[in-house]
Amino acid sequence: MVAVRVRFAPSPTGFVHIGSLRTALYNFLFARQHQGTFILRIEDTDRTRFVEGATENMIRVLDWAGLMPDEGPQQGGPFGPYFQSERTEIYQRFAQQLIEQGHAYLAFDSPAELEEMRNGKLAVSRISTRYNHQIRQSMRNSLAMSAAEVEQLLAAGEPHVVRLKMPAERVFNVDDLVRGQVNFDSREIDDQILLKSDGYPTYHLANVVDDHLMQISHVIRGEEWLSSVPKHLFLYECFGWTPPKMAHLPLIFNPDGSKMSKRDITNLSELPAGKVDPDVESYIRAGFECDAILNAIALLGWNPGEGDDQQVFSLAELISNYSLERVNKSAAIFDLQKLRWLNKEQLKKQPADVLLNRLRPGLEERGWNRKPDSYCLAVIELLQARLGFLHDFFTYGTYFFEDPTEYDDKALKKYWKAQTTNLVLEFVREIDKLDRFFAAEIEEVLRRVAERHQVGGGQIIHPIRLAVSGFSVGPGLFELLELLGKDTVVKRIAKAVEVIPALQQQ
RNA sequence: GCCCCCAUCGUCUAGGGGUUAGGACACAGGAUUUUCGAUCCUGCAGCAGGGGUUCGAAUCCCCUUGGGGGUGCCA
Repeated sequence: MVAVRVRFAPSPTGFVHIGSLRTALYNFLFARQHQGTFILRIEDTDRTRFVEGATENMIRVLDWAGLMPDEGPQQGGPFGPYFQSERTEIYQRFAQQLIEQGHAYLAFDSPAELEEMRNGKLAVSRISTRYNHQIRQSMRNSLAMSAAEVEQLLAAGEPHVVRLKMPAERVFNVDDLVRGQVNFDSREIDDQILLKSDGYPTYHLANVVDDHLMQISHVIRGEEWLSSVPKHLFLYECFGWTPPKMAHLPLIFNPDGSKMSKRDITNLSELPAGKVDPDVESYIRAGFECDAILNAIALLGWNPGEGDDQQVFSLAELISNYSLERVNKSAAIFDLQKLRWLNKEQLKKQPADVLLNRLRPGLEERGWNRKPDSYCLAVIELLQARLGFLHDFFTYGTYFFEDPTEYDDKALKKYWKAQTTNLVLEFVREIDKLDRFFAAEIEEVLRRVAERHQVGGGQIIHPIRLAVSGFSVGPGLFELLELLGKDTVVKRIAKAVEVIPALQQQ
């Protein structure tokens, strides 16, 4: 059996697209699963689209996601360099070979001439707007011109490209791992440029050459590449190489079915209707858990299968459960709601001490680190199930570290009635006498006071919650009071009793 | 235009000749006489349309429709 070697081959054109990350993930999972090698190759052959720092961006995101390449620009490897821009002589050599074999030719057509051809101004082009077998004889290339003419243009330094001479009557067939048999008629395919006039290769040449040289066993990439498969297949054939297995992944779209575009988005919290941010780093910045993002995109086009309803996966679980055979064919829509839910679920799975360590910088920043770890851990345990994001800790949990400075307006109106002050004061007097300030004892006191006054527990519970936390929602009241401690509770209630009736006058 | 791909609840999907078409998110309702942004329970909601094949089709075939990709000296 052939060793599994897969590559993630992004073009460094700026930000990291959510779809790119999924492609990287699927490649990574496949590699890990087959004890294979995961390779990062930077496809930076378009100098006009070069973006400073884009590669570093890419590497940083992969690193953050835990999708570390086994071979790549950073870690090196036996098949480097892993930047295509550093491999131009290799591509030129193979392009030359193709020319010598008669599978490729030189073309001198200017952009304007190509434009004219596509606009159908040339007689022949009424048949086709492609640069193909029907039209190449009427263009300015080494197939249509005499050797002398070509020599002359070359000597004059005329800019030219190398084109693949696509056969006229052929059917190319691929057995795609996700799509099954797909056929392409070579007549529909143009004479692809392999080498641009600046000497750099196009994707097609570089891709085929590198995949072969780097001994890639499986090409797992987005569906946008499916149409170029016949060109690639023909190249493999010309070189006499065995093509790798191929798998074309379904695309990921906006909720409205449009392409996810960075242009649509300014802010993750104010998304235009039907749009979603394609930039992975926006989600990182918003505080989404790495596991949640990977989990969410893993499920976009893949599922564990019949009889398996698991939704929440760690990266390790993805590795053991994933299979390329279970990747589906239809495009998926990115669902922010599900990401949010997964984020919560992933947060719930984390041990409290792990979260505490992640929270430390924020605790220090706020001076909340005066509290002992045991206290912080207890707060985390109380809050954990309610956190949408880890950073919610600093808003939902403020009152565990600071006295409330304001009280929720709606709760204030809803829960603080005329007789509340008396009930609350009586409750304070009673708990003040407690020697053991634990949830059970506190509850006992509260129930007693409520019974004495013939009111439901809620009549006291809600006002107390409001008084000590300022919020109307939160963890169970008695655990909360226990953790806060008697002194703090008594102090806060005393203050609330002073402040709240006054607030209500307003 | 041409080529290619795709089509099950709003969304992600299971199911691939006989199922009350299953699950998850979201949404709605209920429970928790202690809140909800927690938890549990229930509900809502789907095989794009039309033809075939078959005793029987969501499932196989064809057409239509819809969506998407490609058609670049972009990747």
